[in-house]
Amino acid sequence: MAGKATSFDIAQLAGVSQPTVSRALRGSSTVSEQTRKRIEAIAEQLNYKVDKNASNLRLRESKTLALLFFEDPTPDNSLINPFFLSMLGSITRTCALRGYDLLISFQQMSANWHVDYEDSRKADGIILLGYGDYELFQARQEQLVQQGTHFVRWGYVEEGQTWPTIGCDNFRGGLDAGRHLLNHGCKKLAFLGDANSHYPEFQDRYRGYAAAQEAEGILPDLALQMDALNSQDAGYAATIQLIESGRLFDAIFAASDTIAIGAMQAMRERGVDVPGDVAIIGFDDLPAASLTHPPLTTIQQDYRQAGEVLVDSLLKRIRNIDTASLVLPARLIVRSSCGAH
Amino acid sequence: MAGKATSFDIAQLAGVSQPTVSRALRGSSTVSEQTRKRIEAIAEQLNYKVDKNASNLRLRESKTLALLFFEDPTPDNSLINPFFLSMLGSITRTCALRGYDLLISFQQMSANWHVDYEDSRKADGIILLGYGDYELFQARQEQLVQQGTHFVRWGYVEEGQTWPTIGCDNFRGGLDAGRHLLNHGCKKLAFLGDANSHYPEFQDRYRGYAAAQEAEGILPDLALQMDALNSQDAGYAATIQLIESGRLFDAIFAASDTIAIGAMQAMRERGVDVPGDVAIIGFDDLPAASLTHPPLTTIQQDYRQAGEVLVDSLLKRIRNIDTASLVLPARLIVRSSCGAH
DNA sequence: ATGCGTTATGAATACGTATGGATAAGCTGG
DNA sequence: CCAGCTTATCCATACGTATTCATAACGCAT
Repeated sequence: MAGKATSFDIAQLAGVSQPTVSRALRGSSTVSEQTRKRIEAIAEQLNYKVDKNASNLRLRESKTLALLFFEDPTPDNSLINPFFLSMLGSITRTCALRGYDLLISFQQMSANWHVDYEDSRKADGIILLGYGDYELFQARQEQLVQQGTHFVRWGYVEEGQTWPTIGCDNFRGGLDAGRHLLNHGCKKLAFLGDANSHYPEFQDRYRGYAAAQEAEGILPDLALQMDALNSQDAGYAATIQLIESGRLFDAIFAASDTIAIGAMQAMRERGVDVPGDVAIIGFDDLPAASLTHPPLTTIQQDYRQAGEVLVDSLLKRIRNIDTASLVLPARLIVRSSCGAH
Repeated sequence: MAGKATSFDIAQLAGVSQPTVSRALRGSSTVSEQTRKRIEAIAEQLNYKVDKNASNLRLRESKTLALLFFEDPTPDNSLINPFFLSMLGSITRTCALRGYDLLISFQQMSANWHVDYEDSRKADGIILLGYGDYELFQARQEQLVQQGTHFVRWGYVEEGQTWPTIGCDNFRGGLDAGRHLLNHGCKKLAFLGDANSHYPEFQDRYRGYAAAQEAEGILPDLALQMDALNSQDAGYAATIQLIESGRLFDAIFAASDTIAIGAMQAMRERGVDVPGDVAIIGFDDLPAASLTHPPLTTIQQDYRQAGEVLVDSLLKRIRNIDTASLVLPARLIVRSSCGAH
């Protein structure tokens, strides 16, 4: 046999027509049990697999989802945000369970943004996963909405958004982190992470952190808020700067575990004891969080559930069932970097 | 316009036939410059994208590669081996550079193994990434070879393999680890990780470790070789067992960083000082390796290069250029868990 | 004017599957 | 013995693109 077997080959061998083969293999009830068995046996024997291209062309769906990572360009292009990487496992798994394949692509935000997957019918819908230039991003999302593209995004949930987003309760997470530190006797809290618009998630975490202090009648010290992008290096640099500013502080709330890890590194180098001198809490609960020394107390985002919800929400939209944006709970995981036990 | 624009829609608007549109957009030189410009403008305006299903069907290629992770089932299904996860970034990036999409799938070895991607023409070739039941796996690979499927695997490279594999120099890595420990005065080396057939990579690492000792006239102590699957828990359990055996040892070579991390945890709990009492070296250089306390000395596998080589090797095979299996170098990364500095 | 080469385009068709609408075969009851 | 119904199958066609082959238009040399 030259090349792969087609439904015609099977039809010929089974002494039926091609449509009958198609119907038999798709489980149509109009094919007799006997014929079906015969066809299935031959298909098995020839190692026949339905040609997805032909099938998708005819059915006008691909049973495939596209996952788009995007981030600001980093010096090391092959690095993907570890939190998203953790989510990947749960997304692929959910896709598999739902009978969908997953196409993945890692785009730099600044590059030409090809969200061609659905337009070219390679995918039925798109999952967007990323931090980055919010302005540019927002514009692009509006365009997707207007084109009627099926997509769902992980990220910042905002009133009045016209696109569906799944995110975690960043405000609440920040609030819990702040409260926990205050409850353990910390007085001067610092915050590491952009509180400006670059990452709206970080903003919300900051607001929660500020609210916790205000509830205790403390005015958050603006000089103790240091900008840091989401990287270890940025966390390190911000902490060095904070220490060198001479400003006193006895606790840090880092907007992400990655930042927290950089901060701990800086403090170790400068002889600042954690949690003795300074308590620290991160955000995300990366796999790495339990490995730091001391193990990092953090706010957990449930990536397991997040992946499931993202996929299921997208599938609903593909079936034109409207789904609302959703905020998932964040959970405080107490380890020892905060001084509690 | 109902639905997406097709090449016919464009043809009509441009006053030409559909084939001309196809030719123009694919850059055929037989279309006049003027006509091409007109067609391109209209395509742009209608946000036209070539239907990949139709195009692939016609061209009989998908410009897509499939990445298959497989592992023995774990309690936590959503966890993917961190080393492979690191490689993912480099694979996606290389795919993008080469103009290919990437389809990923996470399969449990024990489940029915659907390597349907190429058979169903969803992908032009397959990258296999995984540890696991070697016997079952080998059988399956033979089948792939016989079917003429284009694939390449990351893993254990062996004489006489009929399939192409890219792997790292596990023996040499083990040798370097062993030597390094001996050079720093360690006398009684222990090995954590299956030395039997479950992971042939681990076997090779063990052989290197043994060879380093034999070169110094030391006979490796079999009682200091503890089986451990590739997980933190297994590393922890093996180390506890090793300590409780009462056998003396002053160094550990762990077959993977994951195992090493578990081992360090066990030693911390049992009051064994690292590297004071026991030096330890891991394998892989996971991102987590630099975060442990003390930072883990390890043998680095260059996942960056690995991803590139995997993709390029597969692309060659797709073009029917025969490529040999390849062994990439492993590199010792000295941190402080081994007692050096 | 005829023939020829060049250039730009169109007509026809194939890729492999899935489905609506015939159609043939088999059965039932009057 | 035939209308009427069910059951199993087939014919024709559509999905959207890419390519082979044919052809029309044009210039140019004979």
